[in-house]
Amino acid sequence: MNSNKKKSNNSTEKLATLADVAEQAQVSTATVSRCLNSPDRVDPNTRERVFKAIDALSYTPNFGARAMAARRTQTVGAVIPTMENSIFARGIQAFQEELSNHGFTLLVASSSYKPDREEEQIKNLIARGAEGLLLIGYDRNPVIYEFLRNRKIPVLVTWAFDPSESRPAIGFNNIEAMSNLTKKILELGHRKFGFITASLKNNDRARNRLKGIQEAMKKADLPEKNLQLVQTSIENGSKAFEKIMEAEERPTVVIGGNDVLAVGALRKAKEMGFRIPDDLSITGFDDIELAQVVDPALTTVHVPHRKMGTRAAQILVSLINGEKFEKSEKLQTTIQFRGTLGHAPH
Amino acid sequence: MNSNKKKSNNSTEKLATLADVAEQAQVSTATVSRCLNSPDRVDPNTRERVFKAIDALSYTPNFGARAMAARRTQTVGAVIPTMENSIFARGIQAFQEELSNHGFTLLVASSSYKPDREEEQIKNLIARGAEGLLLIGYDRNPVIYEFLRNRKIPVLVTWAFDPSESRPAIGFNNIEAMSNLTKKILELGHRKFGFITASLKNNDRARNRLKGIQEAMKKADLPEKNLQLVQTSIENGSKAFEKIMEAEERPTVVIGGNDVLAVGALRKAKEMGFRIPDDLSITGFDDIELAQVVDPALTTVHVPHRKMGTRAAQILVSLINGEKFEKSEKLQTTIQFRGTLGHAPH
DNA sequence: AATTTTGATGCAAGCGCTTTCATAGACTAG
DNA sequence: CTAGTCTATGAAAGCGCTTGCATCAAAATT
Repeated sequence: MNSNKKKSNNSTEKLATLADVAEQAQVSTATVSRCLNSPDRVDPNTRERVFKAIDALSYTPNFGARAMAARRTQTVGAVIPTMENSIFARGIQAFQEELSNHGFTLLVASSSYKPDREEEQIKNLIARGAEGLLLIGYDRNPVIYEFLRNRKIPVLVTWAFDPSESRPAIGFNNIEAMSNLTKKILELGHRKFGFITASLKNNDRARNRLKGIQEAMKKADLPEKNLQLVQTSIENGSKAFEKIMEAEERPTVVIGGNDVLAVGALRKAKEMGFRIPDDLSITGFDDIELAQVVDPALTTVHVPHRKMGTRAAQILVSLINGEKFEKSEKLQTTIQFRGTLGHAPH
Repeated sequence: MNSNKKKSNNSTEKLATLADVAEQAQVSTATVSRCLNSPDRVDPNTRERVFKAIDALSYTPNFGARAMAARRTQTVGAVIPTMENSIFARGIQAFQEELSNHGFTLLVASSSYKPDREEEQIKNLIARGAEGLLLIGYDRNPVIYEFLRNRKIPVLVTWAFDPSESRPAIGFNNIEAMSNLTKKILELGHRKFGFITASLKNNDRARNRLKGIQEAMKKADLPEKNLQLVQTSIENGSKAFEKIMEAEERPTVVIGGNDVLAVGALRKAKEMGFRIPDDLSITGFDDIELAQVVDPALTTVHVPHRKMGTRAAQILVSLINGEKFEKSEKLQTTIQFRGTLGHAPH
C-alpha cells in the first residue's frame, strides 16, 4: 500500500534501534539516550518528539548493549537451593519486592542443593551482569568467594547468622534457634529423641540445627541417637521416620530439620497409627505454609521470612552502592506452638 | 612482591576481557572466541595455550557483549503468576531441566497475577534477550501478543489447552477436566454445590474451570449458586468457605478452583466441626504437594506437571529453531481420588 | 554592549564480543 | 613442479548503547 520508503513499520524489517529512533526524531542518539536515562536534561519539546518516535517504532532498549556501554545493570542475583518446595519462596518474594522499590531487578536461579550447580549458576548470574548476590548459608568453596571478591561483587549471606563468621549476613542463628526448641521439648519431659535432617554436607544451616540439638541434649546429659540424613522432601521425611521407628527404643519426639521433613514424618506417623501429640511429638523448622495445614498443625520454629528478604534487599543495595555494612544482622526466631508437640507420654 | 608489569593479577585492575586473554596467549581475539564457541576449529596446541590464559586471568565471558555480537542468547523466559505457592513449581522445574538439556538457560519472572506486571516482565525478559517465552494461560492483552509477534519471539502457552484458540499451547483442557470431576461428584449424589475460585479476570484457567462445573451442572439441571471469588491463598480459601457456609442452604460439596483454595476450605471446615467427607466433601485442582499432606488427603484433579514442563521446553526450543509447530498439544488430566470426596450425606 | 554563564545538543570513542573475509602455509593430486 | 584444496589464523567491521567533551545559542551578568 505505502510507498516503499527506506523506513517502514513492515515486520520483515529488523528491530528498531536507538539510532532509528534518533533519525525519526531528528536528533542524535545521545539525545535519545538522555531522554531514556535522564529525561530532565533534555528540552521538553525534543523529549516529546523522541517519545513519539519511540512509540511509533515500538522501540525497546537492548539490555545487553546498555549494560555494556553503561557498565551497570541494576540487577542482582540470588541462588537458592530449590524452588520445588516453598521454603525460600516467601523470603525471596519479599526480597524481590524491596529490590524493585530500589529500581533493581532480581534474577533467581536454583542449585538443587548441588555445590557445582550453584557455582555454575553464580557464574551465570555474574555473566548476566548481576551487581550483587544473595546466597543461602555460608558454606561453599572458598574459590567462589575469591572469584567474587576479585570481581568486586558484593555478596550477602542469608538464612543463617553465625557470629563466628565475618562475612556480611542477615539471618538467624540456627544453633540457637534449634537449641531453644530442644530445651522446650526437654521441659515437656521428652528424653528420647529422633532427628531427621537434610544432608549436612555443604549445608551449614542443617549442621547448625543439629548442633543446636546436640548442645541442648548434652546439657541434659542425654545421648545422641536416632539420626536420619536424607534429601529434603516429604517422601523422604516419611521414610526417615519409618527408619527411626524401627529402633528398639522408640523416641517420644521426632524433630524435623525443616518443615518439609517434619510433615513427611507426621504423615507417616499418622499412617502408622500414632496419635499426635499424645503418643508422639513432632516438630519442624521454618514455619512455611505446609506447617499450618497439616493436622494437627505443626509446632515449628518461626522464621521472619519477609523481614529477612526485605532487609536483605536493603543491605545488598547499599553494598552495591559502595556503602560499608558494619556488622551482620541477626534476626529473632520464635517457637510457633501448634498441635504436634505435647508432653512426653506417661 | 612482583615487578609491576603492565599486566598483573592485582585485584585493583579491571576484569580480564577476551582481548587480554588473546594477548596473553599470543593469538587474536578471533581465535580466543573460536576456542570458546567452536573449539574443534582451532589447533589443539593453540587451544591449550588459550585455555591456559583463560585460567590464568580467570576470565569469564561477558554475556551482554556476546549476546550483542552473536545476536543470540540461548535463553528463554517464563512468566508465571506466582512463586509463593508451588502450583507452578514442579512444571517449571521440569521445563528448566529439559531446557538445559538443549543448552538453553531459563529466566523466570512472576507477575503476581497482575496483567501490567506481566507485561513489564515480558518486556524485561525480551530486553534481556529471551528468544522464546513460556506463558501461563491464553488471557492477555492482544497488544502484547502483537508486540511479541513483531519481534518474532515464539510464545508458547501452557497450563491450558483450548481447542478454539489457534495459538501454540501445551496443556490440558480446563473445562473438560473440571467438568469430569463435577460429573463424578454428581454421581456420588451431590446436588448442592459451593465453588471457590480465583478471580476470573485475566485468568482463562479459572474461568474455564468454572465453566466446566457450570456445563456439568446445567446438564443435571442444577442451579448455580454459592460462588466465591477470591485471590488464591490458603487463608482466602478459608474465608470463602466460611462465607459459603453462611448460606441458608448449605452445599454438600465445596469445589476449590485449585488445591490451595481447597486446602484453605478444608482447614476451616475441620475447624467448624465438619467431618470430611461424611458431612461434606471438598475437592481441589492441580494435585500439588499440599494435597497429599492434608488430612484427609485431598481429592483433586491430577495435572501432569513434569510432562507438561518437559514437553513445553522441547516445543519452545524447536519453535526457536524455526520449526513449525503444527497443532497444540492436549495433555490428559485424571481425577486423583483421595479422602475428601465421598457420597452426599443421607 | 561586551562578557560570562547556562542549557541543550551533537560528535565520536568506546564497552567486549562474534564473524566475514582474506591470507598464508601445508597438503594432495596431476 | 605447479595448481588446487584445506586448515589455522588474523584484521577489522560491526552489534546497540552511554558519556565525556565540544559546540553553540540564549540568558544572565557586568
